[in-house]
Amino acid sequence: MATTIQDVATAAGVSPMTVSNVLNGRQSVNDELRDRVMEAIQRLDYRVNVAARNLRAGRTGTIGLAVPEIDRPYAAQLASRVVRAAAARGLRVVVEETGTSRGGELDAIARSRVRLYDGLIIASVGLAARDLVDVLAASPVVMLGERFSGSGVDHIGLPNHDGTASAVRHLLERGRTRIAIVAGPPEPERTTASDMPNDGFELRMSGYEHALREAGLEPDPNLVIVGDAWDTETGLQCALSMCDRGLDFDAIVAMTDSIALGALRGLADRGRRVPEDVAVVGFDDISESQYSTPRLTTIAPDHNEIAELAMDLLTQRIAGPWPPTETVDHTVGFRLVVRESSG
Amino acid sequence: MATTIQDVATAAGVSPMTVSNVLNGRQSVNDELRDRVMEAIQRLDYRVNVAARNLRAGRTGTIGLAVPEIDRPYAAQLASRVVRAAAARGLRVVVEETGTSRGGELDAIARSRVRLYDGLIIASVGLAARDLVDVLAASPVVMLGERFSGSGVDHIGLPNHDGTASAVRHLLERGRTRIAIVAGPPEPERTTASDMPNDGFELRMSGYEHALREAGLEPDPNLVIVGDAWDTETGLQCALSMCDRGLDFDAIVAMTDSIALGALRGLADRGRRVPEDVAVVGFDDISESQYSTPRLTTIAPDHNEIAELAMDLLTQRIAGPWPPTETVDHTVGFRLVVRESSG
DNA sequence: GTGAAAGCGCTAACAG
DNA sequence: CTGTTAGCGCTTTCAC
Repeated sequence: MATTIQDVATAAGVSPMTVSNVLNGRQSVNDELRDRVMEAIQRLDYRVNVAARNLRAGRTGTIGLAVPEIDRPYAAQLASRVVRAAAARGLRVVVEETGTSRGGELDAIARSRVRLYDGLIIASVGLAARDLVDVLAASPVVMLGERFSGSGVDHIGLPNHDGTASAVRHLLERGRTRIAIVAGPPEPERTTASDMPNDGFELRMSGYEHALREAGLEPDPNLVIVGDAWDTETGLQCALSMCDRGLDFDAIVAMTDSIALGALRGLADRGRRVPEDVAVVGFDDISESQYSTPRLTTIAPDHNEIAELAMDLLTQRIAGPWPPTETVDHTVGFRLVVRESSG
Repeated sequence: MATTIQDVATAAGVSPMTVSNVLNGRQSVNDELRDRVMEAIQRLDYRVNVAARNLRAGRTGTIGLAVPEIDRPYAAQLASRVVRAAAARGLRVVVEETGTSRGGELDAIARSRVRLYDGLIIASVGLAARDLVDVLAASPVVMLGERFSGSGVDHIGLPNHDGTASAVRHLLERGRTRIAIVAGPPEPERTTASDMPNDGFELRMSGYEHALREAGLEPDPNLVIVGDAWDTETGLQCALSMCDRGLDFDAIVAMTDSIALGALRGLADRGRRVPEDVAVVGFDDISESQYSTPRLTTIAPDHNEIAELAMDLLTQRIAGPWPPTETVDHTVGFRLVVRESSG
């Protein structure tokens, strides 16, 4: 059996309370007693039982991070930043994979409701409006992604519209006019009844169209390529198909860097030179984009801002009332990082 | 205040024990009572308090996974597999970043000792022999990586020696003779006093030398390039420096895919064609290697075997006595995946 | 400055 | 089949 605070107390000839006080440095304890306690702790190799402390405190010291798939570079790099931001606040992070499904996301929320986590950061792609009630009934939640912008829950968004618009303007400045956009599948269900775009897909698409029209160009539906996933393979397949169909294009805006990297590969397979024949711009600035051949021009959202703000918000919500009386809806900043792929 | 099992019991007019039995389906409960209990659970929106259950059970249902840096592709892909393997067994995974340091690894072990985790999977690069006592004093641990092969703790290793040897043989078959090897820094301290290589660096190096000698070639110290990290940037810098120094080489074996991808980038920067001028082989088969330009030939260890075996071992250790009476030391299999970078 | 009592929410063990 | 008792290990009262 593991040694308890009681064992230490007996060994040191004091009460459990005194040991507790020594451990937590709460009340000032007589020096001699403290020494006796410390000695006993050492000698018995005592370790606090965190489960018991948690039960008492009503908190777990753990937060959940729910991402679609942890092995995607974007998710992995987000997880890394969240783990660090949490560690800086004395919290641990359980990584949940939702498998890009509403069900997986609801499971994560359920685990949060079961007080497994003090709070949850969820990069949602599948939740719908009717799930909001579950979200708010759970322990504190901060939403990433775009589905819940302005829905009465704390939300940190990416510069979807402005980022893509910026990418398109950059390509137009470089003299490209036949600019295609490559994406994964749109999200299944709208979260609001309004006509305002409210997911990453639609927002990025609208930024693309906006920047074209602004330059006096009418978006060409043929230049909108929608694949069936959000991974590198999708980018590759889309690029191959664009070439093989004889589509006329001189630039690609990819909705994610992973798709862009696949597109680079596909273009190379078809002998198209980047950037001479086709310029390519991605979105995310995952670290791999610095090392591709050619190096990838991309929209770089402020990743640290995302992680830090999410953790700040979450710790605030954990400390305060839930549901919160007032929610935050913030869109992080971005930079256009010009590298080789756009000339 | 959240509703407790007691509240449910009162509402349903039964004892807490009956509620518990209903919840866990342990003992058969009278249908009518069960219905009343279920109804009360629904009505009060009752959720079990996992902290309390954990305290009672003496387990947390959570394991730790300690990796050097989660945002490296290799770690992210390992984490993904472990999270899935754990989920299949009803366990959650806390991801710990050790920051490639012995201190970070000891912290993870300390948290395991504090019963935060039922067990720990640790991809160690920094622990030394003197830390073994801490490892064994903690809750169940399975070690990945090479430092603790045959050290009285469960260990799953990569096919370091044979993998690299296989890479070299492949290059020799392709007619290459000036085969360089590019690596990050060796690990700081030996875990055993013996002369047997016992870390990834040394094992992969010995496989390289072995295959060369086997073919009647004497390893050339000039062809051993040791960078100062294990990331893509290192591979890039090493390749640049090899070219700039006028080193004579016609192939590179990189100790990891990340390094290989950086080397591809560096070679492109210096106008060396791959594979015509220089053939490149990596190690790990991270998914990015399928999409690089050129696509990367690599040694592909059986990643699923690693995750599944680690989880199997860990759950076994959690259920059984600790420290274990007999330990497992297993090296997973591998395949040579030939792609464009080696011709 | 220190200790005794009580209880966080749950469930094993036993009694009924 | 159901309820009572007791206690997991810790910490918040509130005496002393």
